[in-house]
Order: sequence, then C-alpha cells, then structure tokens
Amino acid sequence: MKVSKMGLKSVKLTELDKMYPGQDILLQTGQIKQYGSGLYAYDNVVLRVEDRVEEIIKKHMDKIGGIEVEMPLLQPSELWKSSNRYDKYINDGVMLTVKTDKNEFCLAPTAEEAVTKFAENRITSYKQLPVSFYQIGKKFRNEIRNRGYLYRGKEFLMFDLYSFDKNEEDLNKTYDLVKQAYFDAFKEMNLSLVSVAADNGSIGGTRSEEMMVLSESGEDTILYDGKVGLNTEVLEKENYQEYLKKEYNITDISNLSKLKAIELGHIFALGTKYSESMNIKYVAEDNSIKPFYMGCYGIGVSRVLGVLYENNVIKANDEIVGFSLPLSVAPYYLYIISNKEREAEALKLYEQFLAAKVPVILDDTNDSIGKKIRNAKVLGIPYIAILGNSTNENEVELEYTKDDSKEVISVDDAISKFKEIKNSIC
RNA sequence: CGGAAAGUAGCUUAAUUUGGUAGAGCACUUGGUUCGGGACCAAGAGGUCGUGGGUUCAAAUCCCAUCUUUCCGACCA
Repeated sequence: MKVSKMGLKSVKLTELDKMYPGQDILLQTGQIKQYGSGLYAYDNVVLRVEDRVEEIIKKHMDKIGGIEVEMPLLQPSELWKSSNRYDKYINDGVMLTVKTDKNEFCLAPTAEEAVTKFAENRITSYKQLPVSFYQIGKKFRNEIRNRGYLYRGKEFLMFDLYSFDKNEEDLNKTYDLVKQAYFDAFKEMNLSLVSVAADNGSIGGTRSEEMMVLSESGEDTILYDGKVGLNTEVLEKENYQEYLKKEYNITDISNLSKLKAIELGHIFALGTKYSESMNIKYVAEDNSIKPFYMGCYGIGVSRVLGVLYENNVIKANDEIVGFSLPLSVAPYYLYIISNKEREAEALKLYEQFLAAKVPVILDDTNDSIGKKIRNAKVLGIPYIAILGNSTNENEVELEYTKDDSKEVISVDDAISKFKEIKNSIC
C-alpha cells in the first residue's frame, strides 16, 4: 500500500485523553471516526488489525474443533420469546428492535437462541456430539452508557462460540478446552490473560469466568493472586462464599490483591437452560430424549482492538507519540521511507516485499522524514525501513518502533528476514 | 434513568464573568526556499458560535426550552 493512495492525512497530535490516550490518537488521526455515542467507523489500517485479531481467534478455535457459522443479525421476536429472555432484554433497554407494520425483529445482542435453534433437527443424535459452532460478527446493544471509545459501543464486533455436549462432564471438558484456546489466542496477541470467577448475569447457567487483561484503563476491579481470582461484582451475589467454593474452589479471598482490569471475554457453562426452555433435544444412546448441555463463550473483538492500542503505546520524551503493535496483529510489518535520491530504490524494495507477500507501506509523499516517521508510529507499524544518506546502496536501516533500536542490513537480508517472520506467523 | 460537566473552523481552543465587527495554533490551498527526526517565508481559503424561542437598539455572551457528547452510578464483551 502506498501512503499517497490511502486517503491519509498527517495530523499533529494535540492533548490526549488521559484515560484512553491510545484510542484518542486513533480518533485525532481519523483512524476511527465517531458518529454518535458508541458508534464508530474504522479506517483501513484499524480494519486490518481487526482482521488479524479475527484470524488468530479463528485459528485457535478451529484447532479445538470449532465450526464457523453465521447467524442472522435480524432475529424474529418470537425467537427471543421462546427462551423467555425477550422481556428482560426489552425491559432493560439493551435490545434494539426493528419494526415493520407486521413484524418485529430484534437486532442480535447475542446468539444463544439463534444457535440453539440452529442445532434443532440438525444435531439429533448423541453420535454427533460434541459440537461447537462459532461466528464473528456485529452485535447490537443499546448500552445505557457507552464508554471508553471501542471498549463499550452500541455496535461492536464479537466472537461467540456455542458448545453442545451430552452431559455435564463432557461440557466441563469442552469448557476447559475452549478456555485454553482463549489463553493461546491471547498469548499470540501478546496480551496476558487472567481468568476470574464472575457472576453470570442475564446469560444464566452454572459457572462463568471472565477473561481479563490487567489494564489501568480497565472498567473492572478484580481480586487476584497470580493463580486464582474473582471479579469484585461476585461479592454482591447472595451466598457468594458458597458459590466461590462450589464452582471455583476459592475459599479464602483475604490474600488476593485488588487490580484494575478490562474484560475481553466471558465464558459460561450454561447447562440445559436454553435446550430446556426452547425444548431442543437429541436422542441418547439409551433411546431417551435428552437436553443438550451447552456452553457459550464470547470475546469482544472491538474491545480487544482498544486494548491492543492502549497497551502498545510508545513514548518519545515522555510524550505518547503512537503505537508499536506486535507483528502478529500489526496492520503492516514495515513502513518504507526514503530520501529523494533513493526513491526508485524504495519503490523497488516495496515491490520486492509485495512479491514476498510481506504487508508493507511505502511513504511516497513529499513530507519531511520526521513527519513520515511520526506517521508510521501513529499507524502502529512495528518497523520503519529507511533508505537515506546514512546507509549505502542496497542497504536499509531498520528501526524497531517499540524501543527505537536500529540496525543496518542489506536489502536482501531484510526481505528474507520479513519473509521468515511472515511464515512464522501464518 | 439519577448526579456532574461541555457544545465556537477538520482538531485543540480564546472571547462568555462585565452583551458592542468571532481570534489563534495545528491541518488545508498557492508560490518560493528547505529536505535524517512533526522546516521556514509570503499569500489564501475555511464559522448558520449545537438547535429553537425570549429579553435588548444590539446576543457566542443574559433567560427558557430542546438536542447531542463526555464523565460518575446501575448494566455489559
């Protein structure tokens, strides 16, 4: 991609939002645009990061046998009435509806009903179990208060997986499998996850855990000791001590430390709540009709994006100047800059990277070198490749934006280096 | 929905207290000089002061209403 073709404009950053400086950079530079409270458009660069995140999640869910599907976003009201969740979601004001003169449709805030329905007459025998369906798609929630830019919007991208098992024992196995996939996926994004005991809210079920990343910008407070933890909201639950002991084997919370965190995912062992209320069942080995033991597992992809930006800001002279995203989620690996004399060489290098399938940006504008470097950082590109007067022909200076470290290597070595990186990631 | 703030150019904002021709920095356009860390000079363009009403000779400024946004609470990925 060439900067001149991207419809990008270099913007000098002004004073940043103190709570969410990273996302404020996105806003000030036009990488996201706000249309209303909790409503944002993404430009191409942020969209590419979103795509990388999706790919990573899918890869790890496919590895444990997840099957990708797609549920409708417009869902008939009757579907929500069939599980008896319609009234709650409407009364809480969370669910948005679209009305015609004949029908009313719900804009999907989640998809337990839709997926349970999907399994109806499809998963009919114990021989087909276990099975897990997942999707990554838009969700709509008319949150009473949106906040933190991408952290909580009215419209957001969510990964949601729904598992079907024969019994509670199998459900627990699936639950642990998915949970491990979460840890693997987030590790690949350089985010270290913490799972904590949580309240299961309006989703229901027996136990649930929130998947947290420690962050000062987080909305939640957790109690955690490096191994076990809980969301402080659990303490408001009736009989919380009994709940913690029974579901999570947590008996003593006095030694846990209080930390700020952001919830990126939430996993639930639902049991038979939906299969019973919607009466969707399968035939067991003994020819009896039994309800599915279900689990549901979500990841706020939009929120992951927000955290990736907030957790990867870089500073110069104590001032936040941009981001250095991990290669696994970077929109582009390199940002190529040259002086006038080496323009042709830069174009050639750019084409060689493209031929090697290395995602790369060429800055072909007439901006000053300082401005170009700033732009690379504002876009979150991890490496800047400079063809200038401090290196010889066929040499390139590589700057790693995370720590400003520099190395001079031959153009050929640079190409094979990033080719290797590309292969190790995909 | 309760509590608190704020809406002036694409962004950050001044002028509001004390009513009197809306001003700046960045960004943008043109010309010139620069060209390895957000260059400089000159010229230029860009505003229904959120919206509606009221008071007044006169309203960005005072009053009323309304819309929107942000923050704290309940809710959530």
